[in-house]
Amino acid sequence: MATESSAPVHRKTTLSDIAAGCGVSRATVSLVLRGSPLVNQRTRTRVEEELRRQGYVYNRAAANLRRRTSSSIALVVNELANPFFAEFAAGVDEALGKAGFVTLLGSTGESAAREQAVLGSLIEHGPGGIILSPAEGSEARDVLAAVGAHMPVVLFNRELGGPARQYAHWDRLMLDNQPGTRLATEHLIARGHRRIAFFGGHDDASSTRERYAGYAQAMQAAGLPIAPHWRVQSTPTRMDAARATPALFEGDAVPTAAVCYNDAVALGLVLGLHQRGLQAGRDFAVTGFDDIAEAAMSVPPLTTLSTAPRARGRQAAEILLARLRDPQAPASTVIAPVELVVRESSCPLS
Amino acid sequence: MATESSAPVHRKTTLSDIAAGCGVSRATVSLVLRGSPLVNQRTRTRVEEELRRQGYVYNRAAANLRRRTSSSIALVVNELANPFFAEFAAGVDEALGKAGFVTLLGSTGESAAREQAVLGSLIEHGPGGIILSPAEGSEARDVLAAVGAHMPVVLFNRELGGPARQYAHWDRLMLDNQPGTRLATEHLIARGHRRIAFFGGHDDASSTRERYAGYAQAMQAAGLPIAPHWRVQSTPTRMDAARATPALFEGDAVPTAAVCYNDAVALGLVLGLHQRGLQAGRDFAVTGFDDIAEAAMSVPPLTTLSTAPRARGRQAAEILLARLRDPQAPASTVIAPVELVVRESSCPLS
DNA sequence: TCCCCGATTTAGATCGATCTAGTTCCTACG
DNA sequence: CGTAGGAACTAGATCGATCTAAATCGGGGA
Repeated sequence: MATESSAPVHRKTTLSDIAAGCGVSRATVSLVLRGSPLVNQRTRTRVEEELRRQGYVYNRAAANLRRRTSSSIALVVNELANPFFAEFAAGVDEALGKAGFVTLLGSTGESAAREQAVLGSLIEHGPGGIILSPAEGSEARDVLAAVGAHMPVVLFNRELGGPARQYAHWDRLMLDNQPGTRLATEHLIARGHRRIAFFGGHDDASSTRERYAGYAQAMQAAGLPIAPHWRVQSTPTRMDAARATPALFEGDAVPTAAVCYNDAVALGLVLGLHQRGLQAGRDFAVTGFDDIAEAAMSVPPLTTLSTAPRARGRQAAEILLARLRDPQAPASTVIAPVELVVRESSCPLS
Repeated sequence: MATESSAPVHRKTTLSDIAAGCGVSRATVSLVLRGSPLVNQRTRTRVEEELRRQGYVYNRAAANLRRRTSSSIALVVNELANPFFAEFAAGVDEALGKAGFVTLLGSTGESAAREQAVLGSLIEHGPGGIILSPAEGSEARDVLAAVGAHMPVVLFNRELGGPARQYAHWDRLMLDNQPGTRLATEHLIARGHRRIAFFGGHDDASSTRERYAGYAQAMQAAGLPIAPHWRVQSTPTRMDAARATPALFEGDAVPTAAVCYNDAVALGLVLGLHQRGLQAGRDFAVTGFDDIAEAAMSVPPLTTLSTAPRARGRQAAEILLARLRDPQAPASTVIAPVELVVRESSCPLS
């Protein structure tokens, strides 16, 4: 509620100061500020000079209050330290800034509870809309309760838990997960691999389930069986993926390749393999998902599915801006295509 | 000025709605919201029920207007896609969120002109203060003009151009640059290297000059000469560093090791070496600066100077919050220590 | 009975902008 | 000369909260 702290603000010059300073009314100054054609050219220049002289700074909050509008958008991501989300955020901020909006940042750390708290706090600042990449296990009902039924929302990357119709009016920007991993799996099969694992991520996120489905589909289409221990789960971070690597080698049918949940996981696997004396791209084939900047630069360069996270960020912002322009438009679902980028990590079976 | 776009906001329930809904005055509801001890327990519970019933959302902007306070802080970084800044931003947001502030994001892309525009736009949203990591070539005079003399500012990572006394009242959080690279250089010397380069960064950033100075100091102390072509400049990104790598090998006294401006540059150098058939950590020693998450995970793991960017973010936020609590306190300069983390990339001279 | 007191509650002004509904001042025209 | 019409400007209400100053109420003491 109203219990949070806040900072005192130095007395700033206001519309009234300007008005008094050059002998016109507040209303006139306001018209000048907004470039209205109703003011006389001579008055306009007089006011503009005074604005400069007094170093006037527009108070957007006051204007928004009166106009019942907002000039900010809340961006809630799982973890800014993940390059995929960092690039996404950079794209969002770029597009929003261009449109005159400012980005309110929030970060959930993949916790649904923190997501609730963060949403609650951001909402009080009155954003015009929200771009949300849901935390694992985030429920539609809770998010809906936190943001209200009328807040424009763009869901990115994942669906929420719970009945879909509750939030069917929200726009969504999803990645082409299933066809993506299918493509990657087919690529590995074409390179001669038969025992292929699916590595990383947790099955309670919709994106993980979809990516697994694409993998399973390709395996089935090729008539290849999937051994149970070829599905290794992990938190989608490099660290945890490196830690989980040994699980791949515990059964007898040892895989020769792995389709990974994302690039962070793939890079962790590269490291985990290295620790076992295996070199990714020579002894073991690896594919990722996202094509973060690092993927092209790592050793070996990573075969992955390009999602162009920065472009996705811009796109999410555009979708939200379009929604603000036309609140009545039917909800859109955009599925961003992904593209297989073949680099050295997906070596042929030797 | 007032020319930017904005979004319509759905009619929300206000203090007055609550007051009308349970037969008390607006003032009483306001007191309840802020947990004042002045209201009777029975009225309090009645009001709280009504708040819940109507799904009331506190309008912080309106409160801030009346109270002349702010509950947001602007964070302006060079490039969110750089993991160093992404982690820094995550730390800032974490600490600010804990204190009940929200983060307004801005990104300059290392351009002083964009920095001006971004600051201008953020300022209009009335942040209580600014955390600024200046773009290369950013001038004190311009920043001062954009944010005004009374805005609390924390400078991070770099100094501004122009006379220091103009902005002597701002707090600063700097890294211990010179001792850091000195340490790294001494480490390489101890491992037997004599021909050591300083790689990456542009000399017009204060942080670059300081890091170079630390390197030069260590070289001189060891009685080692520095060949001119051992100083290779580049944009502090991986891509550009990889591109600049060949310049190291153009003279006759080819270096056997390099102290890099930061981790991004170091990882770029690792890649550049790889493209020449050289393996960092075996054929050529490399050190970085920052210790981004990737440094421990790369191949080879990177010897670097740990700056704990996330902790630095939290710290920058704390410094700003302290300033807001006591605007009269003398300006502080905090120099965060850095620590040499030895990993495999800084191999002994073979 | 009257006044004072503490505990509660509230009317109305206020923050800095915008918006509505005018007003003022010209010039032109019947 | 009266007035219609347009250009330029403005008084005052308003957005949703907070704050000040004062009102209300019930009980206790003189």
